[in-house]
Amino acid sequence: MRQRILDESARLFSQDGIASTSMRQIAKECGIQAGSLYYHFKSKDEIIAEVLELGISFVADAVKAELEKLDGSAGFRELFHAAVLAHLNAFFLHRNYTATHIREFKQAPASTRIKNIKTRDAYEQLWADLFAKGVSEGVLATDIDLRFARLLLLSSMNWALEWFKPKGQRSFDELTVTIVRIFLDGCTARAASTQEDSPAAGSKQVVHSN
Amino acid sequence: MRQRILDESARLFSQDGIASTSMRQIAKECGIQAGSLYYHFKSKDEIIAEVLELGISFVADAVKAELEKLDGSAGFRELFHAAVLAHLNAFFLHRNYTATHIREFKQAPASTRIKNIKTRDAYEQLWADLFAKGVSEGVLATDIDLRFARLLLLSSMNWALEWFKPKGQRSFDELTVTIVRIFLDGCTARAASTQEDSPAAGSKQVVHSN
DNA sequence: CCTACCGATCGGTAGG
DNA sequence: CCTACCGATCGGTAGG
Repeated sequence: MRQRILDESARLFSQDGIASTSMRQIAKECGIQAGSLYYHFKSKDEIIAEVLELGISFVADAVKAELEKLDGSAGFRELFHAAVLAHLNAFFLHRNYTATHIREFKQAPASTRIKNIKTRDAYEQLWADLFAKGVSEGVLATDIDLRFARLLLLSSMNWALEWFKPKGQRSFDELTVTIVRIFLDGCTARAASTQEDSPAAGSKQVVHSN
Repeated sequence: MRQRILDESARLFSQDGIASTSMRQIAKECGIQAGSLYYHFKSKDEIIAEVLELGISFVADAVKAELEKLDGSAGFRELFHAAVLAHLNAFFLHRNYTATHIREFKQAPASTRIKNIKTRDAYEQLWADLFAKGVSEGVLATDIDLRFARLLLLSSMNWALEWFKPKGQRSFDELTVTIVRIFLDGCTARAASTQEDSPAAGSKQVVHSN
């Protein structure tokens, strides 16, 4: 029942917002009485805190696992592609949790945010490390503010939940290809482009700009 | 007083969320009694609707005016740079309104959203037209899903309010240069790059990838 | 623009 | 996990 409460809460939070979701609504969706929620959780804030934490850790864990699976042999482009795909997949798989985290974090009670900050920072650091690898491999430009670049990338991936309607695994691959292409190579047309919309792994993508 | 009510509402909405902001808080910030708000507005929803509408129209009007000022002589790169800068400037100048629009739109009462949709669609169309111009000039690639590209660009600009701390006009110019650079040319290092972090106009930026 | 008030709903608790 | 309830606060209104 505890898991059920979290799932229904995440769904309602992402749909109506934390403040507009009452304990009575959560209870109703779970098929129990409002007072019974306090047998499983001390307070509404405790539910909020747990949903927020899962919203970031689902994604962070998935991306971390994917990178560790590839590390060693893989180059920056392959790792980058895999990280974007893993982020988007986990993001939409646990949509109710991640949407709550993205939309409601700033307005959540301060006490519930504290527990999240460590997880958030660690996840940002994972991307910072990846970008650093891109620089040391000579793939990423050094005359760009890579902190800006990192935040712009994460912003655009996270905000995708407002407009992206996934239709099967293929659509994730396509979105990933587009994001990787734009972020690394830009939208500008090139003479004699040999760009290919290749499969998920994407690591064989032709680098046509140097 | 009407304007004052809107300003304080936008500030509280963007800070705490619409649902967590009570009419009594708004009244207190305006230095009047709660009941007096209903002399100026029929309901809370009417305040919400007006704040949301201003949140999008401030930006749309600014970008539209900037493009019309330049149109005729200007090429795509110059227009694109000017549009991004105008968007960011207006976005942060009216931060309380735009942040409310971005963060709260989906959770606002359905009746308050209807009035916004036309303004939103028109603004999206403005960018779609600009991108079409980029294609017809041969600047933008045709093998990228430009709808994705457009939404990713707007996502990353809008989400900048979560992390970008403007420090004077110069910081807007820098962010604009970074966004334009990444979006058009990507983050990849190029052999013999001659990239310049040039001033606001930016239209003389060297295209070094073809 | 204020005073005084309405019914509804909120998060949470005692006792079982 | 339920019943019955608490004080606080909500959006909104009547009458001035």
